[in-house]
Order: sequence, then C-alpha cells, then structure tokens
Amino acid sequence: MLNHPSLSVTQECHDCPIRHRAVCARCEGDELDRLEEIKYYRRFEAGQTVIWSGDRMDFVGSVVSGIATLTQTMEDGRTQMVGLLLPSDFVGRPGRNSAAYDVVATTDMVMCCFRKAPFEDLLNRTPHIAQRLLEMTLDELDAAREWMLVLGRKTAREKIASLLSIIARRDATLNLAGYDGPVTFDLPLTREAMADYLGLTLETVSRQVSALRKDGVITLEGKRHVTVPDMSVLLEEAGDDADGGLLI
Amino acid sequence: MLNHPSLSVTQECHDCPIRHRAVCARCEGDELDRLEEIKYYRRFEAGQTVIWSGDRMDFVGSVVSGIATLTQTMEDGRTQMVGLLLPSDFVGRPGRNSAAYDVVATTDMVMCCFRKAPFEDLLNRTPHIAQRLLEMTLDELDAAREWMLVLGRKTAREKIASLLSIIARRDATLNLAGYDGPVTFDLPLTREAMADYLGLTLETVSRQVSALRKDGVITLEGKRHVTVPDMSVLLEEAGDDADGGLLI
DNA sequence: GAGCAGCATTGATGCAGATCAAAGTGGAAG
DNA sequence: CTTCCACTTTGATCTGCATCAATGCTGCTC
Repeated sequence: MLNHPSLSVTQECHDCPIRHRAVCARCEGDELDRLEEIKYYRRFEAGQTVIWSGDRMDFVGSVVSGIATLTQTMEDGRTQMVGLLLPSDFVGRPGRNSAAYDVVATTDMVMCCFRKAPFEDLLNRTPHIAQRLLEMTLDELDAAREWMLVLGRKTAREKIASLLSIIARRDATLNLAGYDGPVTFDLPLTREAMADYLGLTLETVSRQVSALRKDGVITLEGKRHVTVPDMSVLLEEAGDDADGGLLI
Repeated sequence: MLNHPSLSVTQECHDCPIRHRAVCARCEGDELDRLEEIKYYRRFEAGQTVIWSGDRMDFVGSVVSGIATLTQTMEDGRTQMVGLLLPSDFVGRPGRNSAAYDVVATTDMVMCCFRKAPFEDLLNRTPHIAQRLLEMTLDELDAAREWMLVLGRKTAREKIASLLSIIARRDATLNLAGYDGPVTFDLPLTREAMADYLGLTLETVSRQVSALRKDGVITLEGKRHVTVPDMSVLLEEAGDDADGGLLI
C-alpha cells in the first residue's frame, strides 16, 4: 500500500492548486521562497489518522487535496466532528505543542506541511502570513458559530438540509456554477460521518436523506451522488433565508 | 437613565483592568500610546442591545467590565447563543462592515472601542496587535469547538454541568482559588439565556439545575448564587475527564 | 459465483427533552 | 404594605430522535 506510484509528491508553489487560498495566499517573491524552502508534502490514505488528540504535534500545514475531519471524542465513545478540512484549510495551531482534536483523512489526501518551529519563526517575521492566518481563523470561527446554531436549534431534517447546502455551496464557489439550475455533487462523507457532524445517529441521517429524496428536494444516484433540482427549496428546508447563502 | 453619574468613563490604559489580557496585551510604549489616542469608552445597560445582526458596524472593541452575549436568530424566532463575551474579549471583525450576530449586554457593561478604519490601519502596522488578535481568535475557535461537542452530544444534565464548570473555571482563573475547596460564583445568565446557550428550553434548564441541587452536586442561595462543594464531581457530571479542565 | 465485509436502509419500540399549563418567588415602584 | 412584573419552578402530556434489530446493497477476495 505504501508503494503508491505518486507517493513522493513534489510541486512548485507557483503552480500549486491552493496557492491563492491557503495560508500562503498573500506571499510573493522572497516570502514564498522561504515557505518553499521549509515545506514538505505528506500523503495520507482514506481512513488514515493524521494525528491523535493529545499527541505531540510538531508540524502544521495545509490540505492540498482530499478531505479530512477534526473530531472530539468523549470517554464513553460519543464523538462530535468539529471541523471539516477541505483543500486550502489549515491544520494545527501555532503556539501549541499537542493536538487538541483527532485529525482523520476521509479520502486520500495530500498535505503541504511545515515543521512547527520554522513556521512560527516565519509567522513572526512575515506579516502577510500572519494576516492571512488571522483571516482564515476568523472565517473558521464564523463557520463554527453557524454550526452551533445547526447543532443547538435545528431539527434532524434541517440539519441534513444544512449540511447538503453547505457542500453544494462550496462546490458552487469552486465551479462558479449558476444557482438557478440544478446543482450536483458527491457527498464526501459516510452516513456515520454525517451523523458525527450533525449530532445525530446514522439511522436518523439515513431516514432524513430518504425523506428529502421522497419529497423531491434532492435526487440520488447511488448512495453518494446528489442532485439538487432547486437550491432555494433546499435552503428553505435548512431553515435559512431562502435568499441567503449563495447570494453573498 | 442616560444621566448615570459615571456615564463618561475615562481611564488611562496603564491601569486598565484588562490591560494584560485584551487585544492590547502585547503593546508597550508607542504602540499603546497610539491605541490610547483612538480609543473611546461606551457604556451599556443590562439588557441593552449593542448591535443588531446585519447592521453596519463601524467600530470594534473590548469588553472592559460586564458581560455580553453573541446570538443568532432564525426567521421563526429560535435563537442560539454562539458566544459569551467576558472582560477582555474582543467584539467585531476587522475586514467586515456589518455585524454577523446580535450583541446584547446581559449586565451593565463598559466597552473600550476603536473606530474600525483607524484600528485596521493600526492592526496592519503593529504586529503585536495582530499577533494578540490571532491568539485570541484561536482561543475562541477552541472554545467554539468545545461548545460544539456540548451542543451535539451531551445530555441536558451534562450540558448544565458543563456550563457551570466553565463559569467556575473562569472565576477560578480570576481569583486563583485552589480547586480542592468549594467553589462559589454568581450565574451571570438567566435560565432563558442558559437555555439559549445550551440548545435547551428554559424549563429543562430549571429542572436540571434543580436535579443537580437535589443530588448535592451544587448548592444554591437564591436563584443565582452557586456553590460547588467538589469540582471533580461537577466535572464528572459534565462528562469530562474529572482531572481535565482546571489542572492545565 | 459464493461468501464476506463495510455501508446503508427500514422497522419497532422507548425515552429524553419539548411543549403546554399553572403556580411560586422576590425585588422594585408606588 | 401592596401590587406588579420578570423570572423561576413544577407538573402533565406529547413527540422527535435514539436505540435495538433485521435486512439490503455493492464491491472485493478467494
């Protein structure tokens, strides 16, 4: 399994797919060169744990491709996903030595890593990195707060609709698709992972997905490929303003 | 009501109660002087709304004294608190023009404000401010993620115990009290605000507080004054490691 | 192509917390 | 002192989701 043909990834920053969205987005010239010097790539397979909560964490990095999750686990085994890491998202916290959450790759994934000490050094000397990291952290905080409303106050059906609309929105921003036509995407999560994200059981997730399908809000091909005929209907089901979300 | 005797608050930064914990914590000399030049104080009464979600927000600032809440409201009136702002906490987001949440003072409160434009200016020129703001934002993100576990996976009783232990912990860090003796504090929130924080109804909050009292986990004098005879019992009830929390 | 393993669906039942309803408390204003 | 009002408690009932339990689907291995 470790003899994957492209295990050794090497890439120049200037044609990196996340060049303009990751923590390096504002860097140019010298700044980028210095990041390039200390970066290295790591590849993870679907299902592999990147780091366990509590473990010593001596690197930080960005997701280049694939998807990872951040989860918290209670002593009795209850788990809650607290972050979904997509390409360009940042992993790790400068100034902290141990991981606060389990990080697991849910698809094959490539990360662009920096050893913590040199990165912190660079962070302190390079305002463009610090500014971008602040901006990304503020965005994550907003996302976490939106999710608190979902977890605390929404019904199971609204939770599913919220998750689907967030995934659809992300795909829309990547593909710049219009929002009046139907939207199509693949679910990157199992039913169990969806349940962990939403504070539900996997049975309830399955039932509510089926219900949305029966009601014509979505159509499914296979278990994972979803089509939303009318986004405004989905947003309505999510309990959001039907004109919110995509239009900003 | 506006002729409150101490409406006009003036204070020098160097003897400000939040001097070493707020966004200004790392500033000295010139940096502090420049912040001092552009700051002004605003006073809010208990129950007063500081800003409505969606409103134009032309200032940022720090809570100096008192408590405020950040809440989100759905169209049908369901509300979820997404942040509890204590002294030294930062309000507002650089780079955003309108408020994303309702901010409400739950006690009389004083804020140290900066007009947004000059502050953003200073932020870009003063690494010590940007560094501190990043650190505070990362802390808030951690708190939000901890709260996601509470909202998504904990029972009503565990939710109440979690909230009480967080408030107790905060008081402990302020007072540097030991943790083996009993801990005493005042609840800064009504039952309804607690319910909004925890994704419960106020009736359930009331019942679970009563249950914890009957079981000897806490004692109450009046509705708001709480004593925790043994913190480790409360932490156990919260579903956390009994040795976690305070010991770090 | 049989059997297995991982993921998903569906059904039956139970219970935690919501909802609806009423009464209790305590502090401030008159 | 009385009244009032905001806050809180307590009780009765209902319901949405969890839980327990089968069964189905898809792709992989032998």
